[in-house]
Amino acid sequence: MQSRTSPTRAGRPRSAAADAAILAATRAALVELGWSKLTLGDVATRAGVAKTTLYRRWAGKNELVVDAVAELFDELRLPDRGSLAADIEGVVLQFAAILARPEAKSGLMAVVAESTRDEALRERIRASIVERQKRLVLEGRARAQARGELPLEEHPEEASRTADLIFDVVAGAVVHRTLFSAEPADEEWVRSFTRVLLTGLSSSTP
Amino acid sequence: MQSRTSPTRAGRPRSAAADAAILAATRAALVELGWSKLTLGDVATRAGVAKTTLYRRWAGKNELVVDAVAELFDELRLPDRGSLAADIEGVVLQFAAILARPEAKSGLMAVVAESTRDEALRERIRASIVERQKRLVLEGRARAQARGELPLEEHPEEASRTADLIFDVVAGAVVHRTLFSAEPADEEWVRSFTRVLLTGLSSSTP
DNA sequence: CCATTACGCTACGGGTCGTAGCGTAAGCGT
DNA sequence: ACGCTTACGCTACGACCCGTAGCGTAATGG
Repeated sequence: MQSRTSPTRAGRPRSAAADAAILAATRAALVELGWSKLTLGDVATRAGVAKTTLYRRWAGKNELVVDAVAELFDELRLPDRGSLAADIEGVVLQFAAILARPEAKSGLMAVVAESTRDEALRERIRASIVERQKRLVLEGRARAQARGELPLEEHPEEASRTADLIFDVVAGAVVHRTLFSAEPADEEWVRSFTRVLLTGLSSSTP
Repeated sequence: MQSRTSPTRAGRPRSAAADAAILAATRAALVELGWSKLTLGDVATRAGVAKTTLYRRWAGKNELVVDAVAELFDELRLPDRGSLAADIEGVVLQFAAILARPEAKSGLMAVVAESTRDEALRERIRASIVERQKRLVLEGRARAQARGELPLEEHPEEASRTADLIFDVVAGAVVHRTLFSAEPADEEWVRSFTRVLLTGLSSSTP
């Protein structure tokens, strides 16, 4: 008596190759058409599957694009460059490089916009993108604390809040720079940003 | 021989009341329907004008929503609370309050997403929202320098770059907190954020 | 009063949506 | 090997929205 979501169900299994083809086709369509002109019929054609197959796996455009974009951010790695400042610069540059890609820009912003009116979608984004990359902050902090570059927190609850804050500041700054100000988050900018993040505005000299 | 965009042209003038009604109707529709389900026909009905009138003034949904949302951010004021930290907290809380409104969330993010594939739209956003509110950073910095809380910059070019950076950090953090992390930018969060912004991560104790 | 521009209204072809229905393909258990 | 079950491809469909054309009417300025 296996539940209906049992690991091995009866019947023909879903094609894993189709999943990959659909997500890749979605990203390609995002590059060429952008969010608003992207149609599920077009994605299905690009992926070589029927439109109905697509609807059997995803509830709609929103969910599909979340999954397609989430894969992009899994490339992120925290490099060990010897100092907290250098580590931050490294990971921020990677994040900026991903956000510079057109499929990431248009896709991510659009689904976030939709998520403001769709609780389930918001949770999907949080789980598969935001929360998933928060690991980088935790890793970086632990490494810096081991080096003695950051003070050790005694209260784990406050440590968690601080990590969330850092994530919002770092990711938010890159997003705003790239999309709102529409200027590249290049090495020079990242250096300036890292300096402000570590030493604050009140610090005197460059 | 007046140019065709002369201050007083011949013929019936456009109704200013219609403009206001349309923008208000757009915001109301954003609240009730969100971006994706918002239709121009519906906005026209709400505003009590014909759909064709709407198309005579705006090229499409994108431009309309930019103008409707831009008005929201004109409420922002920089309060004089006596210290840089308090000034920042005050303006960030105002910004957070605006971003908490559903019409701001869904509208702003959606047009930013579209702007990644539309140069003219990007410029419209930059001019009527981003660049327009950068005044707050310049005002705050000048005030803080007068108080001696911030060092005076000698090179105006670098001062400009720093102002842009601050704007990206502040606005980006609030946007990310509100929309990506989907948690409120309340007073406690704003205090923590301001402390990090002013003193940096390396500073020891709260 | 006349030229000019804005407005309201109706109607239209074109496109996308999301689903239903059906025949076929691919694994699983006996 | 055979049936059971589920996935897939294909077609067709009503519903909806888009953006525009056309026309008669309303409101200004000279």
